[in-house]
Amino acid sequence: MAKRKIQPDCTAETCGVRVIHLDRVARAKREAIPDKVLDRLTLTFKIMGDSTRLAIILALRGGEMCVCDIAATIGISESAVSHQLRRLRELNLVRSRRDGQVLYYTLDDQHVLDLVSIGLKHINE
Amino acid sequence: MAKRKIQPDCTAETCGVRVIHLDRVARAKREAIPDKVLDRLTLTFKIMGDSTRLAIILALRGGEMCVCDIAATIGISESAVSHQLRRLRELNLVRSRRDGQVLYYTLDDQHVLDLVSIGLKHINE
DNA sequence: TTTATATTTGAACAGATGTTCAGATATAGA
DNA sequence: TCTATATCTGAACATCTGTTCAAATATAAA
Repeated sequence: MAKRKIQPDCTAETCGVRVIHLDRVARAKREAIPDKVLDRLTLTFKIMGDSTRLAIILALRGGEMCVCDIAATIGISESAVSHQLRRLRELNLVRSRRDGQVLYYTLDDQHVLDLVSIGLKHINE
Repeated sequence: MAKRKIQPDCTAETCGVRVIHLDRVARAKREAIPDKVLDRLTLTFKIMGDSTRLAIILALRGGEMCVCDIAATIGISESAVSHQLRRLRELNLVRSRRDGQVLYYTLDDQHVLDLVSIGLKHINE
């Protein structure tokens, strides 16, 4: 992440970058979002952009499930599920609650469902 | 993609998969989306989950731009932009129109903007 | 305390991914 | 046709990523 190398004092005028529409470039730069926000947004989509993690998210649409249930549902090891759940948790895509030895995972908020349903709409065109 | 190895005739009953809530697993499997759809949805998020490509998408929020403008805006080579634009095009996230030698790229539809804005809402919590 | 269950963790390996570089197209104009 | 511009493409390389496996926690029950 934060891969792009931006040289703040290197504008189209000062160094040899080719530009056709200076105005559009200037506006796009002006309207750009902070790097930290871009990184976080990138990470959110990246974490959703893996078939195992997305399958976990989809499985949780119907309500909370424990690790071994999720593993059985999507057909991978519990260890692999646990590893991916951690990443989903880090991005606030899921959250967990403990009941005895069992940890129940749920989608963290409505936005996660929204992202999925808009994504589904987009590919149905 | 399509990484998960599913054995259709291997249910919790027939092979030794540990399951705590059989009913939840059964329901999740019943409500699962087709593999092809999951793969496409995964790919859509994966393509958006890269800082260069997401920066391109964000730059195009203000309207169409040509390759060199995009390159100048986000500060990477035109070749790299071109490579990433192709992937964005393959997923129908952007589309292009030619005017002479110049190719203008735009966001393909409203869903792309929606995904971005919901993603931004999600991280602002 | 000992045993069993549910989940997590770290290391390691194979496979995937983005950028760079050089060269190839495609269009416009002379 | 020849030259210039704008963009694309393929190969190569270094980096990143997900799974597996073995071992470590955490909780409950005996």
